[in-house]
Amino acid sequence: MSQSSHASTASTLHEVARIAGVSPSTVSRILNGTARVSDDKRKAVEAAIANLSYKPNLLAQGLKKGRAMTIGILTQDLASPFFTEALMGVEAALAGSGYAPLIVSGHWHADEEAERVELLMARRVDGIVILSGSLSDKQIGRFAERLPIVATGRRIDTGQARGIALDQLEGARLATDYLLELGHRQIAFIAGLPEHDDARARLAGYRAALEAAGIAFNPALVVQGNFQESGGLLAVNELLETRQRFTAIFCANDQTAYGARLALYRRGIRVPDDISIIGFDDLPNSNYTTPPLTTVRQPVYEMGKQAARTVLQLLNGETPTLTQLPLELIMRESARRIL
Amino acid sequence: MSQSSHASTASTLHEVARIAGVSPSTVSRILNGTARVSDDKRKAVEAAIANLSYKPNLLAQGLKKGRAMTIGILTQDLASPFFTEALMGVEAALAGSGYAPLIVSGHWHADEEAERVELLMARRVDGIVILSGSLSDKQIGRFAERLPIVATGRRIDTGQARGIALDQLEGARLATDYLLELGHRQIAFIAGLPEHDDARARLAGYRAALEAAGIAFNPALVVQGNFQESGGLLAVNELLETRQRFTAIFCANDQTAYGARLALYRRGIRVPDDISIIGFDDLPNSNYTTPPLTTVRQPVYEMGKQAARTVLQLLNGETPTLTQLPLELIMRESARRIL
DNA sequence: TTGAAAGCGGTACCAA
DNA sequence: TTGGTACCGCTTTCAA
Repeated sequence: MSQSSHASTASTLHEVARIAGVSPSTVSRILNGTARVSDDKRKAVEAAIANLSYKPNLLAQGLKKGRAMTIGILTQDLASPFFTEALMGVEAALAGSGYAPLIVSGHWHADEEAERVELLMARRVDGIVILSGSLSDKQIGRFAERLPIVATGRRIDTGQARGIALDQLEGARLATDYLLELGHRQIAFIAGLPEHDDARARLAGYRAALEAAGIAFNPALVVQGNFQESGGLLAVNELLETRQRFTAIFCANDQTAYGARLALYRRGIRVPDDISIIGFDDLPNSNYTTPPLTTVRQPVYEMGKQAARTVLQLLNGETPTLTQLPLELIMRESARRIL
Repeated sequence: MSQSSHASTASTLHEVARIAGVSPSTVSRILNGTARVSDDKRKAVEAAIANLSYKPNLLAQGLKKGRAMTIGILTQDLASPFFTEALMGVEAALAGSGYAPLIVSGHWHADEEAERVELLMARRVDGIVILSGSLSDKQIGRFAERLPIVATGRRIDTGQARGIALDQLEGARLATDYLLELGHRQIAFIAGLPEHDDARARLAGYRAALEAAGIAFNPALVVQGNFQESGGLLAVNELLETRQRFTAIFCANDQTAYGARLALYRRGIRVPDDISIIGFDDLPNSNYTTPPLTTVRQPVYEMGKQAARTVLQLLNGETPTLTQLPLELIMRESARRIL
């Protein structure tokens, strides 16, 4: 018995060649359809391939061709449904392209993100999709000197770098306008993390809508959240303690809304009868909260898909066709007309 | 101007050697700490590395060493919080090990799963973690002839294959016993997909607990779900239409429970005042449903972590230390004592 | 149509 | 301590 059990080593193109009685080049030609090969040799090679159940070593192929057939994906948090949905879009766009996604997470930390991108480049990915994060446009630009990069949540369009940004401000305006339309005048806002571009844009949208409606912005009505359920919960408690009057809450994202909703439930405050809630994102779960959450849908899946497709286009030397993806108000049951 | 903008090609170890005025081998030694190198040469090399911002080509390294430093992960559905949590565990276990995860999805389709595993092997991953799925133990065994594989949701322990199974039946018993303890006697069950081992085990646990309590199993009280919210919603409607009496619903998983909860909400049936609900999984969201969901916690994160750790151990020739992970009842607010 | 051989970017053995 | 060199598995000229 051997000292340790080792994996049976995979067969190589050379073995196939040897068994089929041809040269490696011939096998390669057959595999890639690079040139005409006589029928009998082809048969022999195919037989050898089948019986060794030979599979080309993609590593070797990648090394030789200088293309690893891999797209690096930098995400922030695997657990977040937001990123997950984007990932699904990426997966869909890559399906059948021959490219496989290599997913790494940066955990919202610029240093870690940069490190992860370096890792992706060390693995010689052919292109990179960056899903949000804290990297500066400058850093992305530098990375993009080496390979095509598409980043979401930014507006860049230099060399091999492209950005796909959704109009966050407009989305927040949509939500606020809707509440206004329902007759709400005192609308609280639970903000996202201020170091976050999107969070600031949403706050700005909220303010813009208020202003357009001629309603004075009341700073006491906006309280800090963290884009998580916990933040929403705490924020509502805080809001309630200040004894500010309000009839609706606009949450910077759906997760925040879930937390807010629970805080209200705990105090026996009914949604939407006593207070309306509106979210932002339209996570899959928002269909199944009680009540189902009225929210602003971000086309995250489509965004992921477009990002990946764009990287592929850049890789093929095509001119990418970026179309602006619209946000959309999803009216469900957590917001209602004020009486 | 050139015809198309190309990525600046990355620097190689040879260039570093040339610039530093040493041989490639010396550079390699310094990089890997394989042997002592004189201080001045080291300085020169380090300078060259810094100024070229040289990063080793992991593809080439992998090819040469026969180890790609990659662990393949076969998941089923990126969108499912269940798999996502397992993935987080895997990510945690791999962090700092030098191995990167290569994630592919099989979408619950045996053929696609097999194909994905082939892809992973073609990319010469060093080991594979299979998160549930429809592959047969036999197929996994065959794959495991080539490399170490750890699969969740199965009991296997042959050669380089290991299984990590959670005791689903016991978990279901926990849930049912708890409901019984609260005084419930008519307990409905919304089942998962019958082709799913876990689903069958949970049903069995429900029946076993009933039987142990001397309560006759009532087939009219178990209705088919699909492990999704939609199934839970439909199932409750169905249940209600049959006019069977029941005071509690045990859902085969949390997602089912979310759907069930919404169906109840729609009919104005209160949870837990009128009907108790208990789930299975303890997804992150279950903390924030209204009311927060009483459920059975599956240590999915730990499972993913253990799976990845085990692959690493197998890879290092160590003897893996598999410990049985316990399921646990999480009492929150969706189930209460019957009056 | 086919094979020989160089080379992708590293590693590691051997000799100096 | 250092350099030369064969080789990992595959692709791609170049000649035959």
